[in-house]
Amino acid sequence: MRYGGRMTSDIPSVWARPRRGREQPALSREQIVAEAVKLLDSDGLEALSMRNLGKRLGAGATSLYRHVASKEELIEFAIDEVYGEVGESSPDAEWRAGLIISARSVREMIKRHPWVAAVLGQIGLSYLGPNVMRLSNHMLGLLEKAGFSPGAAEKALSVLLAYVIGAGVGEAAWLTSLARSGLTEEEWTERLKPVTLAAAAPYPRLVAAFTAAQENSDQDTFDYGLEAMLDGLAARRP
Amino acid sequence: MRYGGRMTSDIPSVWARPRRGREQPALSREQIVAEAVKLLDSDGLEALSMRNLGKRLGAGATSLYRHVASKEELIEFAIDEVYGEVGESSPDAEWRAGLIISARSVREMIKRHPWVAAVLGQIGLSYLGPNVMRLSNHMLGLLEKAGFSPGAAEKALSVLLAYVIGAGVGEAAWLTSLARSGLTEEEWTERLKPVTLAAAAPYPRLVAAFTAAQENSDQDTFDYGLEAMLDGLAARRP
DNA sequence: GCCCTCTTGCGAACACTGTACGCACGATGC
DNA sequence: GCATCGTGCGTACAGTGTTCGCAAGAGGGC
Repeated sequence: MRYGGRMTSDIPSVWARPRRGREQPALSREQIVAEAVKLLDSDGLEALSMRNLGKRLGAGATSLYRHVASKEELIEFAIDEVYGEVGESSPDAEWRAGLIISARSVREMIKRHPWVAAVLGQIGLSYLGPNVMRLSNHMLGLLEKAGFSPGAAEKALSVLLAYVIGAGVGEAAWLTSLARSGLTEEEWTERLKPVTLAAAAPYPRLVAAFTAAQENSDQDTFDYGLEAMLDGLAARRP
Repeated sequence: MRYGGRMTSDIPSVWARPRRGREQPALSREQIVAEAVKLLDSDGLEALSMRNLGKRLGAGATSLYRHVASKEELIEFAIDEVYGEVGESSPDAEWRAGLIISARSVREMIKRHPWVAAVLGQIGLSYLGPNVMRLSNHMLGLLEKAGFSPGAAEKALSVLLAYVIGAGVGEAAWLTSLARSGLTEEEWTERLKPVTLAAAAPYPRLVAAFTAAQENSDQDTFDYGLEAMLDGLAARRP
């Protein structure tokens, strides 16, 4: 006996008939994308399957295809969705402070949604999404305010985003390995330390650097590189 | 009738018995990894399946598991394999010139193997591979030669690699979309132009910047950001 | 009331995936 | 000659993305 099937003539009662159709809110793309983001956040990239997602929405897997052309397209939507969380500085902020706010905000977003970093290299053309466009426009405005010509500002923006995304990829890889380990951050760090030192053993300089760098926090390192990059860019204004 | 099976008692002839065992070179991990890289390069990440790879090696899919614990481990090996292609400057090179050589060499490597960029965010702990260690050691040496303390050099290295990898992710995404389109680079660029401008249409500044930036070459943009980052780092030496 | 079209959900099916298991076989050590 | 080991692989299982066709409700025209 299977429950929840179509059962047109199974049991002749309204109460047995599943409520469907317009009686309750139907599936919508927004709803699907939002649930996909939730699933990706909690269970990671490999847990995102159409059947799985459908189950969460109380729908069949293939129903999703009415609102989304493919899983890849769904991921593209999800990427833009989380880009929507990235904050902007007030439009009259000083250029450098404004860029720092946006860059940090992208980093925070990636830390909340580590799967984006993993997926950005696989999905071409993710920069076309409306939220990415909005963010690009905002940061370009700040760069032009700093004195860059439109063409130079675009170049500076690519370079800045490359740094932010590269840092995000590194942190995402770490967070993914941490999540899969099932341990706390301290336990995982502790367990990894001897492995790292063993791998670095042939190179004494590497061992020394890793040991010395243990108290570098990720946030500090990110800001360090961000400031360095901004200094370099500032010096290149006409 | 199935050919290639075990057929112990099928046909009583030496010629029908498949030549196996030590008569011909057996599978080895090196061979498997090398073939995986070739497959990834030519057909992309989604074409890498154990059955597919086995076929290329004249072996069954499950045979590979004698030499590699899982597909994920295979990819980790493949990552380190391509890091092995990254060149080093001569050890007595000037620090800045040496770092530029390594950074460009990583970029070239990613352009030859775009799938690495897509996979770096998914595979935690890829930095443990011997070739990555060798590269890190080399670049750390250059940074220490520049005057950084071990701890600061490690920070500078993370930051530098973040930029290089972020740039690589962007280029890999582009190359992947290009390969999937099946078009030439010119055709694909031309076909994408109106789409990009349409997506940017709500933001006149974005349209202007994209238009002005059309002759920015990827190599120039990469070098621009690399020099900016190195300037910023150089200014931070003690 | 009726019919006709359009949209939406979905069960079944297809080709494929990663991988566990156990058997068969050649090579090797005693 | 015999036991043991390493290796290849056929089979099987649970799962994947996606296509197809059917069912059913919604809305429009009369």
